[in-house]
This record gives sequence, C-alpha cells and structure tokens, in this order.
Amino acid sequence: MGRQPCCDKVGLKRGPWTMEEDHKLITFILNNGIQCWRMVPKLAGLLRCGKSCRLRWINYLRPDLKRGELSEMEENQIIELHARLGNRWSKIASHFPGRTDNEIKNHWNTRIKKRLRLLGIDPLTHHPIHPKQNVDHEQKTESELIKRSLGNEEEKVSDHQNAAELMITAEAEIEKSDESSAVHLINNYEMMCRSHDMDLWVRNQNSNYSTNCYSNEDSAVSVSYHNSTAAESSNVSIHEESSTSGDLQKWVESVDSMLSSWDGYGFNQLDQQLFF
DNA sequence: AAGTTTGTCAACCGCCTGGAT
DNA sequence: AATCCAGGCGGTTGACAAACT
Repeated sequence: MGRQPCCDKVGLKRGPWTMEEDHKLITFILNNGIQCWRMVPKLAGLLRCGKSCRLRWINYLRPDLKRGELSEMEENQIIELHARLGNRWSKIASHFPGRTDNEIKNHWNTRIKKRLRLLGIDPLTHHPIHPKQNVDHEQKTESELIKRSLGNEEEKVSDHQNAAELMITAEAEIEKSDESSAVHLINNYEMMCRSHDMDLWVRNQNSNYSTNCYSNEDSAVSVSYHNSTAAESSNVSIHEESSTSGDLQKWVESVDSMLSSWDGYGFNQLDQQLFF
C-alpha cells in the first residue's frame, strides 16, 4: 500500500511565502506553540500544507536563526565535519546553533565544493584529486591557481608557499622525532597561518596520503591526515597555550604513532610538494 | 541596452524513521 | 507483527538576481 500524501494538496498555495502568510504563521506559533504541524495551517488560517509551514518556520522564521554569511572558521568546520559525516546535513548543522541544514547544504553545493576543487581536493572523498583527474582542464599553472584561491595577492601567494615549506619541514622533523625543532617550525607555521587567515593542503609526491593544515580563530593549528589507500583519516590540533608545554610532546607523539601505523603507504618519502 | 549565462537559495518532492495503535 | 502517520531528511528544482557578452 502506497504512502498517503501528507495533506490534501487541492486548493493549497505553493511557492514563495508572502509577508502576510509569514505574519500569520509567526503569530500562531508564538501564541500556541507547535503540537502538530498538520493542524498548524488550518488553525493559523493558511492555505499551505503542514510540511510547508514547518519548513518555512525552521529555515526562515524561527527567532533563534543566525543571519548572515558563514565565516571562514564555520566553513572550515563544515569541511571537517563533512569529511567525517558525509552529506548528513542535519547532523552537521547541529554543530552550528542558529544555522539550518538547508543553509549549510546550499553553502556546500554552491561555494565549498568549488573552493575544494580549486584547491585540488575532491569534495566527495576529501582526498587530493590526481593531476590527471583534475576537473580543471584549462592547463592553469600552479601559481595561477594559488593566486585565484587567495584572491590574486602576490604577497599571500609567497607566504602560502613559505608556510607549506615550513610545515613540510616540520613534518620531516617530527618524523625524525626532533621535537624541539618541530615545535619551533610549527610555531612559525602557526603564526604565518594565523596572520594570513589561510589554509592549505600539502601532499606527499607519489604517495597516497595528504595533509590539510589550517589555523582558526581560537589560535589552533589543526592538521588533518588523509590516507587514501587505507581509507583512513585523522585529525590532530595544537593550541597556542599548549605549544610550549608538555602537551605538544603528546601532540607530536600522537602524530608519530598515527603515521607509523600508516607505514608502508609511502609516508616516509619526504619529497613533498604543494598540491593544487 | 538587450540577451545570455551563471550563481544563489527558498521551497518542494519523495523516501526514511520511529512511535502509536 | 503489521500498518499508519507525522516529522525529519537529503536531493533537486526553479525563480530571481547578478555578471557577463
């Protein structure tokens, strides 16, 4: 037996909501609350189906909605959550009070996907796109792509490359367990990232792992490692206040242990390059 | 100025889930 | 156990605006 429609659609209004309809819905909900969405349109005097009322309230009218553009920090968090959860928009949205799943889904489809592709990252798998599979067939040079992703600012391009080199060296130091040197380099990297509000991906040449490093507003450097062969990913973060304490030692150890578990996937090759 | 393309996002559709009976 | 049903979810559409030719 087929599913019954949620309501009798005959005579019901569709399409964009008018101010008058919005007003009726807001007034009704604020005065009566929500017991049953099916009854809301009847009781509120609206020629809409219950589902339509629910959607309008949740996505547009409820008072606790956060308006305005998503910040870069929120965007980075969405990317991180999407890597873990996939297209589970409501789960992702639950991490952002005042943001709706619809809003985040739209933002992902219209902006973040493009941004990731520009950086050479497959938005579906979150792994680097191999140059041969790169969707941008226009033979853009690496520096042109970097410029585009950073708003065409020469200075930032140069710092972006320097930061990548710093992080690559830091990882090499970690690999050699030279913590004090790694601490110094990571601190430099952190400062550079924070001062230029940027993120970047580095990737081992001829290997299957990639690294995403970024800073965010609470002064942390996060490093996500993705291993395409093992289909694993992991994330480690350091905070400014812990970068000179024993916590960093733990951080270095956790990176070490994670990477040694990935041995055999080519991580030991340190001839890394910027990958866009 | 006019026509076309591209980007954005509110709203809809249909399936899924879980509680009630 | 089977069925019904409301609410929830993710994919998709289409109207509108902005950018481009």
